Order: sequence, then C-alpha cells, then structure tokens
Amino acid sequence: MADTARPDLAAMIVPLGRALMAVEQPVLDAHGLTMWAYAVLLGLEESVRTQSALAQDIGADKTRIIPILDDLQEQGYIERRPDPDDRRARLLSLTPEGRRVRDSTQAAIQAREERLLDRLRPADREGFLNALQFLAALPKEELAGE
Amino acid sequence: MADTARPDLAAMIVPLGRALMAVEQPVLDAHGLTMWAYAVLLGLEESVRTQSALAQDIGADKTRIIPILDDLQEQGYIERRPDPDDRRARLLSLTPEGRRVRDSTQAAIQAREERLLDRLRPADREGFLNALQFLAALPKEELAGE
DNA sequence: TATTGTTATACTCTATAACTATA
DNA sequence: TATAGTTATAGAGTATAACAATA
Repeated sequence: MADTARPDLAAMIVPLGRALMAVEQPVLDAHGLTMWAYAVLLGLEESVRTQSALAQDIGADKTRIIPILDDLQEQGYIERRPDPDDRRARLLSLTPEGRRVRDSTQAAIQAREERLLDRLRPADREGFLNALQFLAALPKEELAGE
Repeated sequence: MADTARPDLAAMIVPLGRALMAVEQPVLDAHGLTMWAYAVLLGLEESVRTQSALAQDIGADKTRIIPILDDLQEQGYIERRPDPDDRRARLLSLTPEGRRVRDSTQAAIQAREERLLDRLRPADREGFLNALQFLAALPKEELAGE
C-alpha cells in the first residue's frame, strides 16, 4: 500500500544537499579550498589520471576544472606532467602537501557530519548510509533506466 | 572507531540530488510543469498563503517565483487574490485543476521513485526514508549549529 | 519607517563553441 | 578524422537593488 504521506525524494534530497554544502563551506574556507578544489583533491585520491577522466568522475566538465587545477598546482597541491605515452594528455597527481590538506579537510568535514548522524537512531543511521552509498554508486543510466 | 571508508555525505547527496532531478525532468515535462512550478504547487498544498511565505518555504526567493506564479495563474492552476486584511499582500490558493495536475504529477514521480527504492534492502529503505525525513525537516540553523 | 509585491540589474555557475597540439 | 587540453563566449540560475503601494 502506498504511503502517500512521504515527500518526494528529490524534494528532500536536493535542499538537504544545499544545506549540507552551506554548513561545510566554513570548513572549506578554513582550509583554503573551494568546493570544486576539494572535489578535485578527493577525485585524485591515490591514483594518477588524466584531466578529462577526473572531470567526468567528479561530475564537472573538462573546461571548468582548468582554472581550479591551475590554482591547485600553484598552491603546490597537485602536479601536472605530460603523459609520455600520449603527449596531448596531462597526468595529474597529488603532492604530499595536497594529500595532507585533503586529509585534514576531510577529517574536519566528516567530524561535522558525524555530529549530525549521531542524532539519528542507530538503525536509521545505518540504513541511511547503506542506501546512500548504494544509490550514489549507481551509474546515472541505471538511475534513469530502472 | 571512525569508518574512514565512507565518502562525505555531501559528496553523495548533492550528485544524487542532481541525478534524481534529471531523472524526474521528463515526468515534469510530460505534465507541462517546470521544477519550480511543481515546487510551488507542492508548497501550496491545502493551505492559502502569501507569496513571500511560500517563497521562503520552498527555498526560493520572493523575486524568483513571480514569473512562475504568473504562468501558473495563466494556466489556471492557482489563484492570486488580494488579502482583504492587508491590501499589500496576495493570498495564493490552488484551483481544482491545480490540485489535479499536482496530484497526477506527484503520483508519477513517486511511482518512479518507488522503483528505485525497491532496489534497496527493506531495512535500508526504511532507515533511509526515516533519516531523510528527519534531516530534511531540520531547520537549517540546527543543521549548522549542531 | 517597514513590508508586499514587482521590475530591472548584476553576479555566479554551468554549458557550448572554437582553437592548438598531438594522435 | 578524432581527442586532450585550453580559451572565450553564451546561457541558466540566483541574488541584489530600487520602486510603488500599503501598513
């Protein structure tokens, strides 16, 4: 039987996402990162990859991340070197300082999030995180298709 | 002990919200509504309210909803009449056709969402919806403050 | 003086098009 | 011809400022 009382998923998720971003903005500011710069650092993780692969992975387009990469490189958080096997491409990698600032920023952000998650009942918290990780990992086509 | 393996909440929620909106866009198109027009119809529900109250409630600002209200009024989905007690203000209400299009749109959207939720394990699904409704109902200040 | 609704304007974010250098 | 990276431009979406009517 349909539970007609629940609001639409998107009507809850989209504003919640906006609110979370607003809450986390001061944390990013304190670490000297913009949201997209942080997303780039997270997207690089341990791996080395090309700019367009990174852009696609973090949901930005390849033109928009360029000034962000410029800044990160200037700050010494990432390195950009030509791919010896394909001289059109640039291989991106985190510097040790990049890894450090990413880790300390993420620690601060997740600590804040934990305070929020602690207000949920344990079972809800676990279901929430499980479901969220499952849905976030779904390819868009699968979200749309079924 | 910290579970360092989980992605940031915002990093999962924001892209998921974007993807959901993209998935639901065709449904809105089929019903001849924009996202904000749909949000307005949902925001009116059964109640009658003023424009700025509505705007604040749906997370838009009062200047942005005006052309949307114009369209909805022209389509015959809402009525705008001056408040007899305060002639500066306009009282908004749904027409029967407005209520009908809102209901059929929401039914289509929630049916689509149900197909997605059905892919979750029952316990995760319940926890997810519980947590989401709790978090979405939190006032922003509380999200930020604690 | 403050507030509702409104219009016009500016700003930010995102997407598109066009160029270069390689392939 | 196609692709990676880049630049410049255009378009959405959003926020700010100023105005008329009313309180």
